[in-house]
Amino acid sequence: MAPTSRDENQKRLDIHNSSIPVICRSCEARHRGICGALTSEQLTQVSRHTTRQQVAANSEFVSTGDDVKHYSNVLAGVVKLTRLMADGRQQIVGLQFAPDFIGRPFRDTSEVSAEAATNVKLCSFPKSVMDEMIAKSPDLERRLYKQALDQLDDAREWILALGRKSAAEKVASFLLMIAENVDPEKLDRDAPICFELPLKRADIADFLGLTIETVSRQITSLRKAGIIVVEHNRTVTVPDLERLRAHGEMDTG
Amino acid sequence: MAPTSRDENQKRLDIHNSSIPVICRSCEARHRGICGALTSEQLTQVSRHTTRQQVAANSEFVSTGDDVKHYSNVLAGVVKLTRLMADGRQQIVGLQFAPDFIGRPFRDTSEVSAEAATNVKLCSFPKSVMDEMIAKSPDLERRLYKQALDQLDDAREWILALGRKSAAEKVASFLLMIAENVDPEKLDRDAPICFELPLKRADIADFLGLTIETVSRQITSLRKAGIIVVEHNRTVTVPDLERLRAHGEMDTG
DNA sequence: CGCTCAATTGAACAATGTCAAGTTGTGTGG
DNA sequence: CCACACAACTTGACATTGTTCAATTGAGCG
Repeated sequence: MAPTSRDENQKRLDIHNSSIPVICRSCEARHRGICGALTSEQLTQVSRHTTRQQVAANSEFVSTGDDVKHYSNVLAGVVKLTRLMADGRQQIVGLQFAPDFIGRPFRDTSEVSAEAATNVKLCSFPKSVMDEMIAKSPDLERRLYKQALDQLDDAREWILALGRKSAAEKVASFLLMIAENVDPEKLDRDAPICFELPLKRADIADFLGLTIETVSRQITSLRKAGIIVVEHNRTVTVPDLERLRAHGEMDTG
Repeated sequence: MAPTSRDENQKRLDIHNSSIPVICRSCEARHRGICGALTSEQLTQVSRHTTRQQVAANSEFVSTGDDVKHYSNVLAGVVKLTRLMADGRQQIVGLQFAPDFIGRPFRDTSEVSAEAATNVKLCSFPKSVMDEMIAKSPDLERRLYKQALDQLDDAREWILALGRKSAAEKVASFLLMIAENVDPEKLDRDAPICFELPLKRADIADFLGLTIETVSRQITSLRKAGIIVVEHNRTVTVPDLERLRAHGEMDTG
């Protein structure tokens, strides 16, 4: 979900410390994710049990009701957390980007399923090892707590959108969320914002509580109004962010 | 939340240890809420700054954007957390019952407003004192973390409802949620479940992302189908929980 | 009794979903 | 490079759901 202010004192000096495990040294999430709260000893300990994995787009790697034995960090790509109803209706209840942590401490079975929306790189480690470490490291727990609070804020933001926004506003808000998540590096000042949609229409629909057709129509209408430019169905350019914002964020606060 | 061995210890201590602050001794939330994680010294320290307050139904005690200086525990009643859009559309993004904790650690302004849905009793303490205590007490932080995770689970449950359930299913699910929250004490085995709705129609509508009229129609329809009995608009009896469940929880998992 | 706020009900209407074609995009084997 | 197949996306006509507006009934209270 939309990362809020997540990273504070994450910069720690491992430049001088060669005891950082090899697998972690070049990790994209090394400082930004929860690992930033670990000492090099802890990092070494976790890394002994760590596995990197690639998950192909659209494959589910945790199912509702599963016994979960591992936590993961998202290193790249986008993960959908979904809930399914008996008759097949589906709803995305959370989106996780790098360097988010996936897992539910203090509970062994998953209430949601996790599925790769794009190709995803994960760093996984056994729940047992991590749980022990969480119990011993208040810093680590605090970081997890902060992430949970951010996710709660995000969830509430989407509760407002799902409950009260029109289809047009939902789609605009979604595009805005993605736009605001674009790598600051890729942001060319004064150039229009441009990005690849990480979700296909069906996923956007599942996220917004709409149908594919409605999503498509709303995107078309934003396109015809000149608020966005779409190429190859997935590449979106926003000439004027404020104009997009005006369509989705009639929000107070 | 299941009582841990810590609770037991604390309970035993209470009996022999007269250092428990007077204000806390008869507190309904003393053991169940976050205070259960505090030592008697910490409890004494907090209690020095603690104020009890009553909030009348329908009055707002935190507004969106407010600088929040206090945390609170809900001792009795129901609190609505709401978000408001510029044009007046409103959505309830969370409901808090005793002994829930109200507040947002690591952030000074509130993204939501808090309003009493019923008459409410609160126990409030300064953010600064509590923040310090949280920093020093991993047990306390863990309890808050657990509550945040539970609230996140709840929020996701409602995201599914808001995004994918019909009006009829939403209302049934809401009634079910309230029914399942009824004091276990009041549960007479083999007698039908009966409770007072803590929310008026307008609040239920704001919670479910519907209009007052739709909520009213759905309640009428459940009533005519014999699934619920309604007296004085607020008193609801559910003769057969499973039958109600079948109308709202076509849920997997 | 006569307020007032809360809740219900009805009828017309708008927004979104459903169903059924089409079209575009992409990868694959010839 | 083309032809084909398949998936993702778009578009239109129509059905359904939920909203809006307006009127009415019910409940609590001085």
